Amino acid sequence: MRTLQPNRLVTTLPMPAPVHAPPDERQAADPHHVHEEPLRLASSDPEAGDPFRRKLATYVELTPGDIRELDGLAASGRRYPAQTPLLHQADIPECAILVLDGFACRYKFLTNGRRQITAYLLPGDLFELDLEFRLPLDCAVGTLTACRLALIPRSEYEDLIRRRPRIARALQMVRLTEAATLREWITNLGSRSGPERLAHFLCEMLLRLRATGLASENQYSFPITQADLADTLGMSCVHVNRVLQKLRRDGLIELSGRRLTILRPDGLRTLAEYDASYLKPAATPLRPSASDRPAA
Amino acid sequence: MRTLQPNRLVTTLPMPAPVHAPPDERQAADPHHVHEEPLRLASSDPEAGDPFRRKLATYVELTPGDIRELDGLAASGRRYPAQTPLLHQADIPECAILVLDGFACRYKFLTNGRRQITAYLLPGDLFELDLEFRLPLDCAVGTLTACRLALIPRSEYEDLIRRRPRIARALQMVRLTEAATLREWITNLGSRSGPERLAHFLCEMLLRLRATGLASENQYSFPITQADLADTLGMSCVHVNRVLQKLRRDGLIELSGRRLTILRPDGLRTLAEYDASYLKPAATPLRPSASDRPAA
DNA sequence: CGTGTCATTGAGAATGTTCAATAGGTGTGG
DNA sequence: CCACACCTATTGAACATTCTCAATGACACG
Repeated sequence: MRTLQPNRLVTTLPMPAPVHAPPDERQAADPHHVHEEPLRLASSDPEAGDPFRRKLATYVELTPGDIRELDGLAASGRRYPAQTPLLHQADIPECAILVLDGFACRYKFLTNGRRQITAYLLPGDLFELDLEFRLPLDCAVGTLTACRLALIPRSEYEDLIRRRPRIARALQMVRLTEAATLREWITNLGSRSGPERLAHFLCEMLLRLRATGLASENQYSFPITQADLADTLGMSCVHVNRVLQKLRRDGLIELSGRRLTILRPDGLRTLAEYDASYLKPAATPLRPSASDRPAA
Repeated sequence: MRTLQPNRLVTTLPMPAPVHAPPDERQAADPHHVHEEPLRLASSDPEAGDPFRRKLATYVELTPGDIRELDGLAASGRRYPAQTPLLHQADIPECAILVLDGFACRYKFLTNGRRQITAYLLPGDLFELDLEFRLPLDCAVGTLTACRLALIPRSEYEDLIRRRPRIARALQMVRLTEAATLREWITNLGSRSGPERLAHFLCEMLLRLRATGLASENQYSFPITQADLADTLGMSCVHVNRVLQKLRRDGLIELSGRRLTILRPDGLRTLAEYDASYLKPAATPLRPSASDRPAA
């Protein structure tokens, strides 16, 4: 039996009401947590303007009109404290969620109290998948750290997709990358030992954060709790702690003050057998053309 | 360290040349294995006509024209022996693969010799995902048992999608279901003990096979090797064996002669905490209408 | 300075792996 | 029909990994 000691979140996350629409109260409700974290992330890199635009631009060549629309989305961000549930399992979401700042995630609870995180939503990531089909969610969505999020109503989102073929195409490729990432996680959880697993996760985070300018060469802000890491990697948080120490002892990483430095990048990659190709599909970008309509 | 004893497949699978186009030689190359297995599966259920059509019909209402097209695809099946690699990791596939009979899978190898299966392709399942974007595959594809497969050239497949909006829509929902299944597997690998994990897998197989008429109420043909199960569930095959025995000892299942019987379905479901909602999205089927074009 | 959260440590127990051997079943060739 | 080869399933025993429980530090906040 694998009845892990219930982590902090087990009691925190499921209790508050889920957020279906932008809850203005939240901003006032829990102000102490909210003000530092996101700013720290954003200010850590001068280029971090709009991570979503940056990310899509790696897949397709965006037109000025596309960019204007994307910037419009990013303008409407709201702040949420850490560990806030946003959508519950089986909800039928009425809006897409764009992460502007901070870390969010998809997760599931089991009745034994265990939680499994199935995906990280980093700045520039969009939660939207089943929107068009109005399917009940197969997992919950919530913040890990304090976040700035843009909630995009369904109609507005669908409209965007219709008007902006390039963006729609980029989002399809994002979906493919996400599916590939899920398979990579399955491999990680099923076939790698504790240290390898953690190393793999840290490598993935580095590359994903770098793609939006939120990580420098070998360093990034890492505000993830060991308990969250445990729920990510399928281990107890005691074991996460020990594995972290092993990586430190081996001189692979340094982790202090919510900041991770990878000291020996290829050492870590080798340990993890990390092959990043699943993250960067050899995109065949569409070139801007006359058929592109101007912004509405 | 998790350097499992290399299963049989480690040496078998990577060696033969990958199959990019229908290899007629295969049919003659290994005839002994090929002739029984698929027939046994097919004949086990009178309604098993075209599992692909059956599956899509659970998502949308198909028109007679749609059905004719789908039946056309299924007609062109070819046989492949068990444990045949079809596509290698990093390949850019030139055809979709429709499973008509037998079990295939997606998998990855690690350099330590371990293999992780990331998805099962059962009769009625289609491998196609990255086709449109011509991305290198993030994992390999191969048969587990002897299979009958239809290889659909890229152009023909894209044509089908264009001409058949209902089919295209159904396939999008299939993709959503597949993504949900990946997340479920992550949860399974990360958060469940051996017996729970296996139980969950067996429950999923039951429902998926039932959806295409290949399982009766609580029984199905189960031609999977314990070594394959090990690569699926992230455990050693010795442990798979012991966990299987435990489920048998607890009177939950009976497994003999490649046939699995679930003796206490709710016992198994409870153990696995199995919630099948990820497999059956509350579809909103399109009704056939005048806008539907007749078959070409 | 008390409270709460997160990180760290120790020690015993459970789960899962490895290695190695044995058993069962099936098809092949004589 | 039997002996053999091969593949799969099963078993035992030693070992490794990981978990649980419980206690202790470290640090931030009011």
